[in-house]
Amino acid sequence: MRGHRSEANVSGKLFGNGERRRAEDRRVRRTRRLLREALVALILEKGYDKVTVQDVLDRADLGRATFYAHFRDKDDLLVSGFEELQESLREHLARVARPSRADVDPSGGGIGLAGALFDHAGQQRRLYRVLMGRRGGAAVFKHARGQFTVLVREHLEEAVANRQAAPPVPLEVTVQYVVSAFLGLLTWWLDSDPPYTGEQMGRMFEQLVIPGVRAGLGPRL
Amino acid sequence: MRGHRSEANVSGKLFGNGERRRAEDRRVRRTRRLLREALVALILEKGYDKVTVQDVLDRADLGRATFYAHFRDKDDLLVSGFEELQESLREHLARVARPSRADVDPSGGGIGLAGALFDHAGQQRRLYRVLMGRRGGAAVFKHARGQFTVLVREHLEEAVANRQAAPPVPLEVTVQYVVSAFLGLLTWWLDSDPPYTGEQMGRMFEQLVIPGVRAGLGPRL
DNA sequence: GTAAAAGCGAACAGACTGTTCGGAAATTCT
DNA sequence: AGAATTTCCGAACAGTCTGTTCGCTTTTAC
Repeated sequence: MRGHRSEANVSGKLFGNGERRRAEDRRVRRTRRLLREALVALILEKGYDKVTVQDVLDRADLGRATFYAHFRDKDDLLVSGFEELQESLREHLARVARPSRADVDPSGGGIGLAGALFDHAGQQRRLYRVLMGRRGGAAVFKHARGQFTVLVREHLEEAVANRQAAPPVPLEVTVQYVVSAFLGLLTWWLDSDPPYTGEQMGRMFEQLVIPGVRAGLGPRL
Repeated sequence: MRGHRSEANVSGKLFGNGERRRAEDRRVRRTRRLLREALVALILEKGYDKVTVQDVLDRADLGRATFYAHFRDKDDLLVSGFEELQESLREHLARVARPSRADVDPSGGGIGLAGALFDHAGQQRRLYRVLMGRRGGAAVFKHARGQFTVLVREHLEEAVANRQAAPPVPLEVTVQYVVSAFLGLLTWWLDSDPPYTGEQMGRMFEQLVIPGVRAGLGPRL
C-alpha cells in the first residue's frame, strides 16, 4: 500500500528474480481490475461526470481507503485504463498498418493508419467509447488528442520536408484540421453506432480528408 | 423571484403595454449581469470545471439565495450567456454572410459562412473562448455542436437534393466531417491565439474542407 | 406613497472528497 | 507449514459544495 501508480515500475527493465515482468500481489491486480471494470460500467451508464468515487466503491464493493491506496482520484483511475489501451494499440498498429505516411499517400499494402485506428476502436469498442466518446472524461480525451496531434504533425512535417515554397495553408492549421476531422468521425462512430465497419470508416475518412490535406500542403514536388 | 429562466418570455411576441421587449426590473438585470460577468472571468482564470457556484457568488458579491432565484445551476447560467451570443450571431450573419450554400459554393459576393463565423468569434473572442474553448463547459459546447450540425446538414441536403445516384460517402458522415473540422479549427484558434484574422481562418477552412466535401457528395450534376 | 418584487444572510440536510487509524485477512517467501 | 509482509477493511473525520428554506430589509414600479 505504498504509493500510487506513478511510482510503479520504476525499476524499468531490471527485475529481482528470474520471472520477467513480475506479477504483483494478486490482491492488487484484483482490486485494480474491479475498480476499472466498475468505472467503465458506470461511465457507460451515467457518463463520466456523474460517476462519483463513491459509486465506483459501491459497485466494486471495496473499501474507501483501498481506492485511495491505488489511485489519486477518479481521473487517475481512468488514465490507467487508457495506458493499457495504448499498449494494445501499439501492437495492433505494428501488425496491420502500412509503414508510414499512410494517411497522405494511401497506396501501400496494408490499410491506412486511419483505417487501422478505426479497426482497433471497433475491436475495443466498449473501452474506446468510455475513453473517447461523449460520455467519457474530457481529461483523457484531451490527453489522447494531444498524443494524436503529435503523431499527425510528425507525418505531415515529413511530407513537406524538402519543399522550397511555403504551403498555402500553415502546417499547424492542417494538422489541427486532420486531427479534428479524425477524432470527430471517430467519436461520432463510437457514440451513434452506425452500420459501418472500421475499415469502411477509414476509407471514408481518407476520401474526405486527403483532398484537403493535398490542398493544404500545396503542389507535390 | 418567481421562477427560472425557462419561464421567462413565455408570452412570445405579445407584450403588455406599448413598449416592445419590455425591460425587466433593474435589479434583475443587474444581478444577472453580475453573475454572468463573474462566471466568465472565473472560467478564463480556472476553467469551467473548477469554478463553483460559491466562487461565482463571492466574485459577484451576491447572496446564495439570489443565485438560485435566477438560475437552476452553473450550467444554466452559462447557457444564458450562450443564448445572448446566439442572438448576436444571427444578426452578424444576416449582415455579412452570403445568402446560402456559401460553404459549398464559395463564389458569391460576401464572405463565406465559415468566414463569417470566424469573424464573429474574433469580435467576441472573450465570450467565445468561454463558451467554445477548452476551458469552457462541455455542456454548452455539445449544445452548440448540435445546433451547428443541424445547420450544416440542411446546407448539404440542399446541395444533393436533386441527384439520382447516392453520394460516395453517406451524407451524415460528411456532415460530421464538416462540423468536426470547423469546430476543431475554431477552438484551436480561440485557445492558442495564432496571428490569423477570422477572415483568414475562414479562407483556410474552405481550402481544406471544401475539396473533401466535393469528394464526399460526389460529382456535381 | 404603497404594494409588489427582489435581495439578503443565515442556517440546514445531504452528498462527496480525501485522509487517518488499528485490527483482520490474504499472500508471498523460505 | 510458518513467519513476515503486504494489503484490505471499515469506521470515523474535517472540509467543501450544493440546493433549499425562511423571515426580514431594500429597491423598484406604478
